[in-house]
Amino acid sequence: MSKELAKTYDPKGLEDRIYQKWLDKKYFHAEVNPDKKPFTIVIPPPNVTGQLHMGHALDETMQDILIRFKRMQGYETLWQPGTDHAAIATEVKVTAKLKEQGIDKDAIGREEFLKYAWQWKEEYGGKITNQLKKLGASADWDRERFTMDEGCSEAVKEVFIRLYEKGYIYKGSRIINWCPVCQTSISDAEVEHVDQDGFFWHINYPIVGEEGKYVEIATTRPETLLGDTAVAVNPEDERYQHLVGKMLELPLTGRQIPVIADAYVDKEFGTGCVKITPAHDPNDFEVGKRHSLPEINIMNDDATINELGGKYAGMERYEARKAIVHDLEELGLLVKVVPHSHNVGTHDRCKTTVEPMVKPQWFVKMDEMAKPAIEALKNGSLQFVPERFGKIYLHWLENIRDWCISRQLWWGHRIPAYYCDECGETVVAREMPKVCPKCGCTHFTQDEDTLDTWFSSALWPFSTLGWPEKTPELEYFYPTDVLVTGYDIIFFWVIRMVFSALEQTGETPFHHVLIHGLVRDSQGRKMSKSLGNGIDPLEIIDQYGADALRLTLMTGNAPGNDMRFYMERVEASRNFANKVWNASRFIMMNLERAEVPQEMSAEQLTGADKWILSKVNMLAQEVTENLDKYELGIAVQKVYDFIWEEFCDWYIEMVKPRLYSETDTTKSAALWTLKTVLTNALKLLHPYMPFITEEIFCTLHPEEESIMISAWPEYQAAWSFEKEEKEVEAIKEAVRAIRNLRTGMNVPPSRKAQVFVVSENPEVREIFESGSVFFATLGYASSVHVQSDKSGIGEDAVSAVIPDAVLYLPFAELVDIDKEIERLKKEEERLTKELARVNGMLGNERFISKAPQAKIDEEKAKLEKYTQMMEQVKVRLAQLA
RNA sequence: GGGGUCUUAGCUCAGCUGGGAGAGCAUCUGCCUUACAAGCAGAGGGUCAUAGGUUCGAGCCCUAUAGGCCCCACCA
Repeated sequence: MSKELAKTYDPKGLEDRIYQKWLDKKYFHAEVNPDKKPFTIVIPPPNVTGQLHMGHALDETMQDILIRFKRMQGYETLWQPGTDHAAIATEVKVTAKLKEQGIDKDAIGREEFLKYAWQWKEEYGGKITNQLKKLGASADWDRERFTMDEGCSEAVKEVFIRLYEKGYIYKGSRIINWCPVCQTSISDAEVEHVDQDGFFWHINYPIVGEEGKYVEIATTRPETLLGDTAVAVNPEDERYQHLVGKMLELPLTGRQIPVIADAYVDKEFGTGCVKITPAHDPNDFEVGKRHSLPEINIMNDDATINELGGKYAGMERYEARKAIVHDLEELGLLVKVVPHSHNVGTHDRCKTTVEPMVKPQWFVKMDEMAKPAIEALKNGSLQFVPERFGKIYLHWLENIRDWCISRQLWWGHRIPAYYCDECGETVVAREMPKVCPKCGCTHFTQDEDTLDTWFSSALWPFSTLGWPEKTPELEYFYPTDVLVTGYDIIFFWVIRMVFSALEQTGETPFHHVLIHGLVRDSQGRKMSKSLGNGIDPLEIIDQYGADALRLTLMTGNAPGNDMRFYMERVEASRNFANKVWNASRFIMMNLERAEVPQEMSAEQLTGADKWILSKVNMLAQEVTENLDKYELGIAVQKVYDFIWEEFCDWYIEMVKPRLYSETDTTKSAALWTLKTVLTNALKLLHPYMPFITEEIFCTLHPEEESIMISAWPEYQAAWSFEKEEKEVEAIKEAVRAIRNLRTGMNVPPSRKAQVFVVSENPEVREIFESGSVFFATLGYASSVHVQSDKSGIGEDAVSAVIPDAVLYLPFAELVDIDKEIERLKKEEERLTKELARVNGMLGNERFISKAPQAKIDEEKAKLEKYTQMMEQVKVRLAQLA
């Protein structure tokens, strides 16, 4: 042993030192290696200037676990890291920062602004990756990418041009979601619908030429009246047939608008007459197109009324609403106001109510590209874990609308479209064209807009590997294996990656999508800046260590479900780390005092040794299976239980007498088993708790370089010992019975007692004889007597019936016969119930004929066991009566 | 309006292909037993939301109901 472990587990200092070692040794680095199978995960790129939050911590921990598991299994594992430029988020931040310095974004202009933005990125860009390192992330930092680096930008241009040439990208003047605060268009996915209490304003529109006659419309947005270009009724609506084709006087504007018939109108809803504002409502826009109505945009980009709004020009939209309602009332045209709750579209980032507007924007045509993405899920080349998220994916794709990709922002990939200064011809190209193909002019202006952030992150799985070049990396690592992300960005990102990859590479970008939920606070609320209820993962790491944080995030929650985070759970994780630490310390202390052979044959091992080997062997098999199925929580729970209960509470305690003995010939077998089982358990735990396992492993095995490149434990037939397993379980049961008897009588551990084991079965006696040593330490026995009858046991002994045997503990002055009888009666009652259940099953001929044979045999064995125990209980009761 | 999901011990949640209800925390009782009091040994605590159904057998599958949460959706 090279060095001793500290007395208490202290993650501080240890974790940074170990991480640095891993970096120095380049364990995270992946290379194209034809001798190995690749395993690839791309990180969901966090905002380059962002801060690590609990959601990241969960997401990255899951990825790191899978990567470490596969790396130990011998795969060439690439965890591709990188960051996203986060267009709006960063632009907003930089703008705010400039404002603090008294600098106005629009005054300094695009070029200057971008200089500041890049400066900001350089300043804060490394922060989040350093935070990921604190977590223990084994990502290949040599390959770190950024969505706006040269390669990713090339990929963006390439895809834009390809899609444009194919007709899948087009520019058009259509109704889009406009954020008046961010001053940019946003996609449908970025609109969040929130329920709001509002009103239905019923307004009379006078019919032209029919004095005193009106059409009553109902609207939730009276201010858009200024942009009305028609009123629509349902063509089937008999009430209004006579109105169709007539003209109405649009109040407050002096304009006249027609009454039209369109099936979009619901006869049952409102008054059955709908004002049509094509420039400010998506539905009205469609109606307007069908009826060739004019589109009157009445708003400026900041949602104030523009010059087309007459006297309302300059008013903010809600101010205008008030004024208009007031004026209508004055005119006697306001019929009534009815409270009405409705869904209002808001910008998910800034919560501003979105203003639908008609503007020239760039769109991705979705209908054709959605098809292969739908097919990929249906044919199984893409699978969600848990499966249910596949339905959400499908539903979105089946109802997808064209994707508005242009943003009126500066921070991002500028759209590679150029307009001829002379004739206005559009040229989409990698660089500014020299000559206009139409008019021969040589002056062009590039489109001012940038692309939606998600346009570039949609290419992430292949752009990071060098696409469109046919790089060896792309060839080898792509498609990736699994994508790990939260359900909240399936629409934004996962779907767009899938159709982009299918279109550009012909393959799904990953085979599995592992979905997790949100990390909430202890009261179940979303962690948010505004609530101030966020828990900083770095503070947790600082206080409890990254291993404890990782374990906390991985336990007690099911895939796809939200989880609550609270400190008691972190403490429990830390306690487990401490447990592992101390058990290891104990083992190493003992290893130091003796020689441990490299190899150990089965003949040299005791039953207990074989039992724990068998257990750890099964554990390796199960954990591997669970991990293969992405059941990360189940897997770690098993490792936790094994280490704490089976290994620490039972095996280590069982083995102590052998370790403390100077003469025991099986001592080295015990040491070998301790070392072997600990090593395997550490390996199984390593993906979850990389630091502590590395520290212990390297101390335990000075000859080894690192646990993270050691071989994953696989199931081996040589470590399967069924007979010994059963024997040790019998001994455990006896020990538990002894402890129960003692506790029931309030006997302190300091007071030892004789233990008698009575069984008529010689084989059973042999088991307990060989296990009698355990009764001394685990059952506080002063001496153990295994015999075939009750000779030598007085009537002043308490007893417990276990399968195939009866235990007696003589406690002369303590024994209370009534209590003893009570205990036995309770046991009799329990056994009666069990027997009734078993007999019920076995007596049911349909059970016998339909249940699997193994199940039947199992129940038969139980019947035998309980019958036997029942007999003993009755005998004992008879003795006492 | 459509879809999803949850309802299991006082609290927070597991429960992997249906085969005797689990964990952590909390509570109670003993223990400073030389790896660990961040610990050890024990105990109490659940008609698995309700009602039906399928099955030899249901916490798990199906249907309905109630309540909670979430997502999607152009009823102005």
